[in-house]
Amino acid sequence: MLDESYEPLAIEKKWQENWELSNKFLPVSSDNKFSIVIPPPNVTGSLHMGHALEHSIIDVITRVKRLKGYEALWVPGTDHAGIITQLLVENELSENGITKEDIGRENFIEKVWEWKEKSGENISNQMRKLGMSCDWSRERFTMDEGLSLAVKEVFIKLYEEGLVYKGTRMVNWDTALMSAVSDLEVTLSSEKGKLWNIQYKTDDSYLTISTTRPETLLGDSAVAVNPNDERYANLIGKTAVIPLVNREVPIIGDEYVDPEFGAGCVKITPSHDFNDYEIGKKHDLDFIQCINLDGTIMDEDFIPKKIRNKDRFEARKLIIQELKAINQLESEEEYEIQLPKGDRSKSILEPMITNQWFVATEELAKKAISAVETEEIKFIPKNWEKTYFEWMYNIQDWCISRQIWWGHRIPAWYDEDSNIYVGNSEKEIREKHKIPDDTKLNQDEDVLDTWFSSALWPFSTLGWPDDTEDLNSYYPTTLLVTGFDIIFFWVARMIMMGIHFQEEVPFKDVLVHGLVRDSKGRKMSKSLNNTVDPLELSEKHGADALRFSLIEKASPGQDVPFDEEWTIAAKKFGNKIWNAAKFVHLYTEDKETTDLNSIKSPENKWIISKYNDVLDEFNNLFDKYKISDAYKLLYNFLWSDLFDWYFEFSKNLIKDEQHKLETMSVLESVFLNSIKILNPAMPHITEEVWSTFNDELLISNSWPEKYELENENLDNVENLRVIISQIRNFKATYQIKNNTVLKVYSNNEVDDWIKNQLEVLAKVEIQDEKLTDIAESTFLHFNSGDYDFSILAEEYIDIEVEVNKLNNKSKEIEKSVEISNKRLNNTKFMENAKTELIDEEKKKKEELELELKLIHKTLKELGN
RNA sequence: GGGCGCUUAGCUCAGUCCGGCAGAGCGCUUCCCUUACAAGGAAGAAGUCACAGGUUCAAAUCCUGUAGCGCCCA
Repeated sequence: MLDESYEPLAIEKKWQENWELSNKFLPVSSDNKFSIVIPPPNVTGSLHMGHALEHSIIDVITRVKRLKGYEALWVPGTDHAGIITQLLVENELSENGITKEDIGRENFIEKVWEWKEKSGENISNQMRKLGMSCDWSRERFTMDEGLSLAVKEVFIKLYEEGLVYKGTRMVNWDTALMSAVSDLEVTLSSEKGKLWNIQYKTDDSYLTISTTRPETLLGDSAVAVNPNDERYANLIGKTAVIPLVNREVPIIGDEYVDPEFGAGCVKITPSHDFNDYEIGKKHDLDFIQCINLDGTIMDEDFIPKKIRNKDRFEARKLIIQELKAINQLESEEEYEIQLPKGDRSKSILEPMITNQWFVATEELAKKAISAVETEEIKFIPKNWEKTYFEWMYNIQDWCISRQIWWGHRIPAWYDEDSNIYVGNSEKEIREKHKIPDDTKLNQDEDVLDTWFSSALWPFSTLGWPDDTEDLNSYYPTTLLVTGFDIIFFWVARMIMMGIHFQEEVPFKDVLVHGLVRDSKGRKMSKSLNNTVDPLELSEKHGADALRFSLIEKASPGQDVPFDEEWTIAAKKFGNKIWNAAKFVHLYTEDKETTDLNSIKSPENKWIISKYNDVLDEFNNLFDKYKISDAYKLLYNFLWSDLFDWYFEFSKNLIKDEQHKLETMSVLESVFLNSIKILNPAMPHITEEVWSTFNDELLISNSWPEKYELENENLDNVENLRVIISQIRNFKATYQIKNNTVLKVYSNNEVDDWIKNQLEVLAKVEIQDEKLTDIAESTFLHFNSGDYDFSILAEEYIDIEVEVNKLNNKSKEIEKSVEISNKRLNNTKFMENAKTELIDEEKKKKEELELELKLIHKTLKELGN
């Protein structure tokens, strides 16, 4: 039996342990497969609301598929988050005054692994607390042996195919991390800066160039103007002298220069600016580096001594001072600049020409584009395809090398002549290339971008490069659930790698969810102090409540402005379920099994028919990934149709020996089948409730089927509901005490069941006398469909108020009738509209007119 | 500059693909501790569907444009 009150925490822990220990999250063999991989959270993280949303969506889908008899697999895991994890461990070391260089690469990696063993389980444990039904036995980590093998294999193959190459390019360089970062890991931040106008000497006078980064003039190798700019046309081909370094450089013409920017004349620094880099290559300019990898100015003879070794921003100040001193700073103005910052370090990035590894993406992207074009992969909602295409059509080669220690070390070795050998190990390379032992080989110091390993996730987690059973059974995966913010980072790259290495897409559907925001729609951030901790919420209100509140609110692709009120409301829903279960137990004691296919009473047929409709519609919505709509539908069915209406009906039916048995069966059956549908969203409470009715676990049960029910008209129950509401409304309007029993007359014969329900639920007493027997009185009517009940008006009401009310209502109905008439008299409507629509319109009009007639009759009887 | 999204009840959002009298939850008002549930029940009020045109018998929904807000890419 169930406890008196609903206490989520105790039951949640119990079932989480039970499910996991009894291996309920493992796939159970079936011809229908459903597989999904988790977007791996980073191993240093802790669960935030975005995860809670994403995981709730994944879990509800996985659990539904499991109940529907699919062989359902959800693979969990984390990624190694190269940069963040390295920084984290470095910081721990630095508390003891140790740097990673002090202990060396191998020992440092050892430390990181120690940290991982100690704290890397954080996210997984948090997921368990929210009841996520992942197959923990298949949990993966991107640095695992198997996944590392996959990374190596992919790198080597791509290299052999010429799709991975090493090249000297301009990349985004993080001077704090001392590493390259990918284009995608750059955030442009708009900030207040300055625009300096500096005079460069030409043959006979001075030329004003505008720049936001004066310190880079040390590396200038040209000055550029727009060739169409008449002001400067005559200067092209001449030279200018860079101040402070006194270098004579050409003045070139290039369309790239915006004549509107500053003075319309810019300096070109090919070694420290992306645009200038392109111009430098185009015009064959000198590439002069003036900034070190750590962001300090180089210690070179051509640079004024004062400025050498200074930080780039310190150098900027000095250069401005110097320019002022020699009178070549014309002016400075306020200017809004776009600063590129590293996503991880938040430091200002420096474009830097370095030697890096790249993935050539063009070829890979082509197939990945076509997979989405042909709808082999579908985005939901569909419009995210555009974002995907937009990026894929303009894709750049992907810089995958990182100058850090924690990650997959690049499997490339160099001999003393800088020849590159790529392979699984030094030994293998020596054998393959017949390199003698006395030739020294050094492995590349760099590691691969974390996203490189994440891109392999859908197949590396299933055991590839081994030809495993899992890979054969579960690849391609069915679905990917993820946020739109990583479509570029991750989804696109998985598609490219999946197609290339498995010759099959990694997943068929991509369900894109929005961002969880605060209740005012602002992004959650630590600086705004508006973050919500899902674990805290779950401890306060229960994991079921948190899950349900997120699922209920998340429409595909839409942001979710979260409010704790929702979770509180969802907990109340859990409480309602709890009490409903108690009710069902109370009313179904001594139940005997009945054949549910031969139900007789209309109320029972009605709830079964409603249930069937809800199940159909739920399945329909769910298949379209309208999960939130599906659960809202179930919520309303449970609370309103089942608990409010049917439970009340059933009380009366059970009192009657004739209907008792069938009603007990219907009550229990419909309740338990509804609980099944709710289970994937609120697994714990439904399992607990289920366990008080059944010995077998709900999680291993199966998805409900529709009841067999002859297709018959159940309008009479609906009409009964309308009449009950009308009478309750009447009582409320005239403030007649609820327990006052109204005397009600009917002109027609009333079925016993109607009489019974109406008398109890509306607190009335149906009189044996017929209306016609009581002449000369004023009546009020309650009517719906074929039913027409009346009361003696003067016994209960203020006639004037009622007349007003009826007049207003009559006007409203007249308006509706008018609209109907207009339509039905409109020949074009009659010609164009579907016949069903016309019939519907006619029926509606008839009903309205009948109602109107009754109102007029009542008004007449009331003396108007 | 290019692209995408949003604007519907006091609040948060469905509904728009595929046109047919405007929906939900929360909040609000009134009444009720009636034997599952006051974490509850009953009843109720509440909307120029951002704006302006157009198409149509019929537009929140389709088309064109405008405004405000937000996001992504350069």
